[in-house]
Amino acid sequence: MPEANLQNDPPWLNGLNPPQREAVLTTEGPVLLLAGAGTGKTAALTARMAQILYTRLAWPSEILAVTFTNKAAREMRERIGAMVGEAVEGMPWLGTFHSIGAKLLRRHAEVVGLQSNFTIIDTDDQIRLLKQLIQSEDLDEKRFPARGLAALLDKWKNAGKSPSDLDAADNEAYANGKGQRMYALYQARLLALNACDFGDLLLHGLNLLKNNRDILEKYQGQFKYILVDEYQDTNAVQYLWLRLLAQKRKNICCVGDDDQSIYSWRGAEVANILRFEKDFPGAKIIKLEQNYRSTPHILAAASGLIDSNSARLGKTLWTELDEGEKVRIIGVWDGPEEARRVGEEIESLQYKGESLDSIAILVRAQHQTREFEDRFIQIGMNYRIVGGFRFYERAEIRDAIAYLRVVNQPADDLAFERIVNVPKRGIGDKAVEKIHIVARTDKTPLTVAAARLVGTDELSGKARKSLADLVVDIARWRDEASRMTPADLTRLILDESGYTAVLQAERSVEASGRLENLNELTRAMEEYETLGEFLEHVSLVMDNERGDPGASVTIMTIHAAKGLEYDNIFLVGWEDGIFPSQRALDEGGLASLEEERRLAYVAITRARRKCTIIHAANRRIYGQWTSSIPSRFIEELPLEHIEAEQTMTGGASLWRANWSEHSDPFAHLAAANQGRSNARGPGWQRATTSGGFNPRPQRIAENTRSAVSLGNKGREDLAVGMRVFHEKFGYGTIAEIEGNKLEIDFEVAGRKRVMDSFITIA
DNA sequence: ATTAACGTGCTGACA
DNA sequence: GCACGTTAAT
Repeated sequence: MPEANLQNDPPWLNGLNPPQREAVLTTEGPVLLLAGAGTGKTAALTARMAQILYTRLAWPSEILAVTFTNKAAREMRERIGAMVGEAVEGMPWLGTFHSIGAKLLRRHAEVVGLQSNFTIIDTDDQIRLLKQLIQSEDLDEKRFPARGLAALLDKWKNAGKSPSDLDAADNEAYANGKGQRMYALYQARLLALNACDFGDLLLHGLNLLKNNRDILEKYQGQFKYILVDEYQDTNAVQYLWLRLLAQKRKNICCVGDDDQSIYSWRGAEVANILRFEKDFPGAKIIKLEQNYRSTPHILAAASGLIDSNSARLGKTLWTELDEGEKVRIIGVWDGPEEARRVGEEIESLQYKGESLDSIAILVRAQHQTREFEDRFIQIGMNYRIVGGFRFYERAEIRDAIAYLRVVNQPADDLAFERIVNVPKRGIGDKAVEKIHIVARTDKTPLTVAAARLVGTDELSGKARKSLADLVVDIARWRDEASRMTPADLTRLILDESGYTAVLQAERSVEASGRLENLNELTRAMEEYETLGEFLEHVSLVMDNERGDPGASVTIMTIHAAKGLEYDNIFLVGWEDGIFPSQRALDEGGLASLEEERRLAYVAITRARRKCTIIHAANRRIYGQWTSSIPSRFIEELPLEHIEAEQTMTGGASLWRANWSEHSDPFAHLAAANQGRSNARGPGWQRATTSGGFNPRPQRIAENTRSAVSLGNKGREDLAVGMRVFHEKFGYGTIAEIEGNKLEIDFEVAGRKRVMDSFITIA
């Protein structure tokens, strides 16, 4: 309990513990707030803003508050709104790094050679642009793929490097020393298009401040208080940017947790946390360690796991909550069984009165969501997938937006290319190439070049006619844009371009879905006053906040779950190669493995009351069945806080084998489970003799005792006692054959249960 | 010019 | 397994 006099406390301090209070009341000078998972970080942050606003230390427009995701920004805005009232409406500088960067850049665009209505291009546009550049430089796109170059550009921009800042190694990193040239060409092209990529929003922003004293001083003066969320995720540009802005007043409060740093792949440097004290001498460091979210078992399991990491700042989280349940570990036979099992678990939670909204399934990689989606559709369970296919990434939406971009910004060649023949109007590659030639020689945007080309006889009848029509249409739409709302304009364009007509003519389910999406787009546009405003929203705020039809289970990546919490969490696919990911294991070394471990830590700490971890013995990877071993992270969980369940269908036996050195900690469970039929679902029942699975699931009676009884014929060429070889486990001797499943004593790996299709005769 | 049939490589996540 | 890009055919 806070010892301060409660009666004199302003309301926003209510319920805060002493360190939280300190974080709120220390408004002056640099503050580093080390806030563990679930320690009431957001509560402290919002209270701090309330403190600043209510005590009139600053006006809303004098506070700079940055977050990484739109979700976090929105949440902060809402919570401050609830606390302070309308004042938030006037917090113009609360947002993501990118949105604030864009805002800054639009105000001073001319300084970096842009116009203030510049387009923000997304990754797709970026790749297309790079492909063009690679072609025009006569490079082999196979050897030097655009994606690779894009990754490099991203890396450089995150590091705060402009083309002239590259060193020899950077330059060599692409196409034998063409790195710098390609970067410079790309930037020049972007300026010509009056466009920016995501990295530019930060890099231009940094250069803007660095190279223009007056501008820098203006903002240094304006931002009396600076607040940074998820500081452990800042990269070099963001760091430099903040440091410049905070240099004058030094009222900067950075909140972070080194254990939750999971974005080093995009240039985040945990080191930024560690050097905070050096950059801001006299910085006050406050630790939030009381966890209000998870039960002791969950917290202890997570803490035990993260203990394996080196180089931590070290926090000791504690909680006053009741003990609760242990973290459950479940092994299943394969992916489909995993999905089935999670479905069953969720149904039983529902039966106990839990809402679907309190349940989340966290995956390592986006593609893992599919299996659950399939299953949930089959059993009719409501679900929502966060991230993944975003509304604004759908083809029809991108088409519509491309039209709007051309109207908004004549130099937007990328958008023009996208719509020039959509819907089909007989302007093919040949014609487009001619437009390009004109554009190149005249050094004009494609729209202008197209207009010029129409006046010549270069194009044959049909192409010429339809291009002429398009040019006239665009001019007219551009003219209308000032008189109409963006929504009406969009409807007009979709209509007059023939886009809707084509979809209506199609009469397929997909086509009507697309029309529906376009309707939704125009509906979403109603709240925007100007076209520019809407396009900004589209490029920066990519979540699709679509009306949710009632309670539903949430499926998302662990990354997307950071900052969120749920009563019931299912962590699936905990197998080496999936999580930790193969990439982390192959590349990156220890640092990369530790990042995966932090990711696992984030995953577990999302759970309030129940946390269930699942691993499967077999999984389909790139369409190939592969057997897998439980994630090493499972072994790292402290035994006293977990409870393992085995099923006869496979996973657990593999899992247990890992403990063969120790006394088997699950022996009692195995004994207790002996009489129980754990032959869960028909996952393995789909096994065929050839070793593959039938693509279509079949309904087979449940509760069948084992695979043998189903007549799964195994390979005929194998027999007990034979010496065999397995990719993962090496050489061994067959101890038992059960249909297509084998028990094998491996020479190194010990006894394992594997499928015969992975075995070759030694 | 558009479509159909093949082959390739991948799947890491945010703005 | 699938999305994507390239080639072959109408």
